[in-house]
Amino acid sequence: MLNQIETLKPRMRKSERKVADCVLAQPDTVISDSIAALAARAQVSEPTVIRFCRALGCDGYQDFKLRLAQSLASGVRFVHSVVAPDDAPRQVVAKVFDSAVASLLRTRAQLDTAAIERAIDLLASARKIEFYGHGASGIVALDAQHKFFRLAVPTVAYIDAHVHSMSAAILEPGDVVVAISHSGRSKDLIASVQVARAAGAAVVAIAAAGSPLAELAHATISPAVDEDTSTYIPMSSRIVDLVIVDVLAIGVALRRGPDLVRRLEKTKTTLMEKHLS
Amino acid sequence: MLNQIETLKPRMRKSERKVADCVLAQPDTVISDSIAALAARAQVSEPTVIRFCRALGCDGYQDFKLRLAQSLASGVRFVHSVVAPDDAPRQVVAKVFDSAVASLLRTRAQLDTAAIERAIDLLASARKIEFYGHGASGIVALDAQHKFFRLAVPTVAYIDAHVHSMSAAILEPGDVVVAISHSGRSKDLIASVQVARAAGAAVVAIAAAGSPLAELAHATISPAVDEDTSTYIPMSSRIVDLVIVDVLAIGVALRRGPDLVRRLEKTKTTLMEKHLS
DNA sequence: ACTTTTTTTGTAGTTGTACTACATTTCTGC
DNA sequence: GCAGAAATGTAGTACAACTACAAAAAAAGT
Repeated sequence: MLNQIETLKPRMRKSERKVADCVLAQPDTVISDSIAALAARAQVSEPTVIRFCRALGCDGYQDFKLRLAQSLASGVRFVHSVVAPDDAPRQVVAKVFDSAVASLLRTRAQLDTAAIERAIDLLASARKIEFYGHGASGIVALDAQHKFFRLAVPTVAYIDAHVHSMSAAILEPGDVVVAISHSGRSKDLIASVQVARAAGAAVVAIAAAGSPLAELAHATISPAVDEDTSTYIPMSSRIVDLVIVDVLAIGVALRRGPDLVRRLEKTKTTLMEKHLS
Repeated sequence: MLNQIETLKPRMRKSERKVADCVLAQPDTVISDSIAALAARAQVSEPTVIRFCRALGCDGYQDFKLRLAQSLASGVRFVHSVVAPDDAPRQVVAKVFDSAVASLLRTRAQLDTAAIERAIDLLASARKIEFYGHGASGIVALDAQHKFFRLAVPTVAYIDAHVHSMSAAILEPGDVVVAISHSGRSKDLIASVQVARAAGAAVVAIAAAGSPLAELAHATISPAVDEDTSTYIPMSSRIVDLVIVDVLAIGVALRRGPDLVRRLEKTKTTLMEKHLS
């Protein structure tokens, strides 16, 4: 939220910017202020404050205050959440954790529950599940495989374009492909998904909304991540993807019912032997 | 906040309890409701709603809404955050995300900054970095490798006990092993770490505090995760591990300075070619 | 350089919301 | 069953949020 204000500030008019400065200077104070109080502090008129709220995409002042309060509560305080070269380790920790938390909360707020439900339906009744992804999304695919195979579903993960294109060709109706690509624009992935669809398989995408991959899928789940494609490495994105996979896995697990729980217990005890007491 | 309402509910009067039920049932809706709307839904009069707010120690309805909004944003919203078999998809989403966020915030609060700094020191000056982990932690190891190799450091990840025990034997002083095990009790991993230490390599552990693995390492970073070893699959644990790896990677990147940033830009443009416009 | 048009900002007024004082109802103890 | 106390609702008030409009400032055109 504070980031958003910072971002939109240059596009604002002079007097609205005064309001923005006031909010950024002492966000905590603002959430208990009335319009009049904030207007006085920013030395502008009351409607200007309202216009400022509207410029941020809020319904009005109340809505603005609510959103601000929420964003402050999550501890995500840094206006520039991008790490700077001269940050102390303590700050780096805070910023990285905060940006992960912020991405998660944002995604939770705007996640398409209907799509989740559709995806769970498909996965729960799948004969076989294949996860495709490259690079960072490849890790997510591996993680998903690791989670789903415990649910006693035949599952594989492919992170190689040639391999998944071949595998996609021999899919059959009843099989499900989960295609993971943060941008949703990976050429190789899209090609394999098209092959999979032609073979009659269902497709679940974890990809940016409106992307080519999203359009191709029977159910698309889109993580909400910052636009600032950071100079460093995509990070929060994978975290969100992983949690989405968690949701799907648990959703499927719940469908499978109690006998699955028993089976999970069994894998757990087997694992114990690999550990020290 | 919701917990507080739950706690205070028995001490409330009958009609105030109706309001409490309404708030607990759909907290999200309430934050955008007016007094009149909430009163109508709870089938009580408007002053009753205000009395309800006062009973919770709030100044009034606005204050109540603000606090509620904050507590909802900060994560752990469900009184029992463990997923139940009869949860609706919407609830599953909320609970899974919430538990991830809660784990992250908890870890951020109690992370050992000194250990982080020591780990970054070791990694930044490493000649070669090897990541070891099994199962879910194996995914974390792969992810770490994927992140660190972009920092132009010779890096590998091993998720096989035989392989990493062999590799550990041929390490030299100046090399760094990052051992990832959530419990910190994996026999195979501990064995390889001992071999690595004998060979003169430095060891960074991402493991539970006080565990055997933690004792063996030069720097140990411990995630804070729920004790409730869920019936289902370990989930939040990996998320926290991944974010810790993010912190380490960024810490190292910052040490490396601006020439690294240029190199990262290069990998980015190369990747573009694999994508659709 | 002056006028016209557009944009930006403030003023005054309206609506609706939160809150208060008081009346009515409901419960409890004698 | 009645008196007192507690709880709930009704009616009214004050104030906050928002709107319509007008004045001022800036931008564009002549």
